[in-house]
Amino acid sequence: MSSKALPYRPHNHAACVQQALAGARAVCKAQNARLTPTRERVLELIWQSHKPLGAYDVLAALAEDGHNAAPPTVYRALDFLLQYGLVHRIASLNAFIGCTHAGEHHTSVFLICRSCRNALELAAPSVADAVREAAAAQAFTPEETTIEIAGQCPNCRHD
Amino acid sequence: MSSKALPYRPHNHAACVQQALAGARAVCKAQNARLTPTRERVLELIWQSHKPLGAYDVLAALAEDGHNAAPPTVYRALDFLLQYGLVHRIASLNAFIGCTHAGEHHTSVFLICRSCRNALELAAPSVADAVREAAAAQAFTPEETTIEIAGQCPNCRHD
DNA sequence: TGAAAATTTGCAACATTATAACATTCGCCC
DNA sequence: GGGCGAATGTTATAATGTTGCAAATTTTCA
Ligand SMILES: [Zn+2]
Ligand SMILES: [Zn+2]
Ligand SMILES: [Zn+2]
Ligand SMILES: [Zn+2]
Repeated sequence: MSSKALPYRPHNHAACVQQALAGARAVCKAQNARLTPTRERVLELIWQSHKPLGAYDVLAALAEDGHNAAPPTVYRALDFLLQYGLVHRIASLNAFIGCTHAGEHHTSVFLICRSCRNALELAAPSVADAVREAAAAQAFTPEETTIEIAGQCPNCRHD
Repeated sequence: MSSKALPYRPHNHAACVQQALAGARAVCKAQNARLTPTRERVLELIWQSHKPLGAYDVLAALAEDGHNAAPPTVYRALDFLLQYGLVHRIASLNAFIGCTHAGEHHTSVFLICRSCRNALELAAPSVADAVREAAAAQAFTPEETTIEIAGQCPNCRHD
C-alpha cells in the first residue's frame, strides 16, 4: 500500500497539495479548529498520495520525518481530519484520502482502481439523491453514507 | 456486537432462517459447491441475527456449540459464503450479514441503524443505476460496489 | 503577567480483525 | 481400499485500531 504511481491524470501535484493545505487552514480557521503541525503533516502526507493511505503507512512516513510517533498519534490526527471533513476514510480499504471538497457539504462516491489503486472522489449528486430516496422509502434517517466502487480505471482497463 | 433485539419488523425469524438455508442449499447444489456442516452452521448463525455479525462473534457462537474452531475456520467459511453470494460483508462494520437475494445478481444498499444495529438490505435499482452512470461518465469499469448508509431506523428515530 | 483549565501529545499496553504456513482429515472416484 | 483434491485443524503472526494515564502545550481569564 505504498508504491508510487501516476495520479489519475497528470498534473502538478505539489501545487495540488499546497492548495489543499491552504484550503484546510481556511476551514480550520473558520471553525476555530487547531490544525497543529502533526495534523497538518498527516494531511500533507495523505494528500501527497493519490492512493488511499493506511494509518500505518502514515505512521511509517512520519517515522521517515524523524517523528517517532505511536499509533494513537496518527489515529488522533486522522480523527481530527475526518471530523472537519478534510479527509475521508475508505472503509473497504481501511485507508484514508484527502477530501477534494473540504468545507462543502457533500455525499461522495469513490471510484477505486484495483490495479493502480488510485481513488477518485466524485460529488455525484444523482447518486446522493437516489440514496436519499431509497432511505426515505424505508423511513430511514441517513447520517453517514459510504459509497465505494472498486473496479478498473480507464488507464488500467487493458491489462 | 452480540446483544439481542427485535428485527426490523416482527416476523417468524426461525422460518426466515430455514428458508434462507434452503435457498443456500439450492444455490450450492446448482453450482456444485459443497455447503459443508461448518459452512452451513456459520450461515445459520449469521442469519439468526438481523445485526451484522463479526467473524469473532461467529467464532464465539461456534464455541458455544462445542465446536472448538480457530479464526481461519470462520474466515474460510465466510470466504466461501461470500464467493457464492450467500452473505455480504459490511465494510464499515467489519461484519457479515445474510444476503436476502442469494442467487440473484444484484447491487445492494444497506441501511444500518446506529442505535439498534439492525441492517436492512435493499435492492435499490435506482441507486445502482446512478452509480453505474457516474462510473461510466469517468470511463470507470465497476466490479464491486459497497453502499452502506448509517443512520437511524424508524424504530429508533425518537431517542 | 501568571496560575487554573482545557486541549493536545507521548507512551505503553492491549484489543480486534485477518492471514500465512503446514499438517491432517475427509469425500469422492476409481 | 488406495489415490487425489478439497476441506479443516493448528499454531503462529500480521495488520488495524483502542484505552488509559501522564506530560507538555495552549488558552483563558483574573
Ligand atoms: Zn469529500
Ligand atoms: Zn488504475
Ligand atoms: Zn444481497
Ligand atoms: Zn434502530
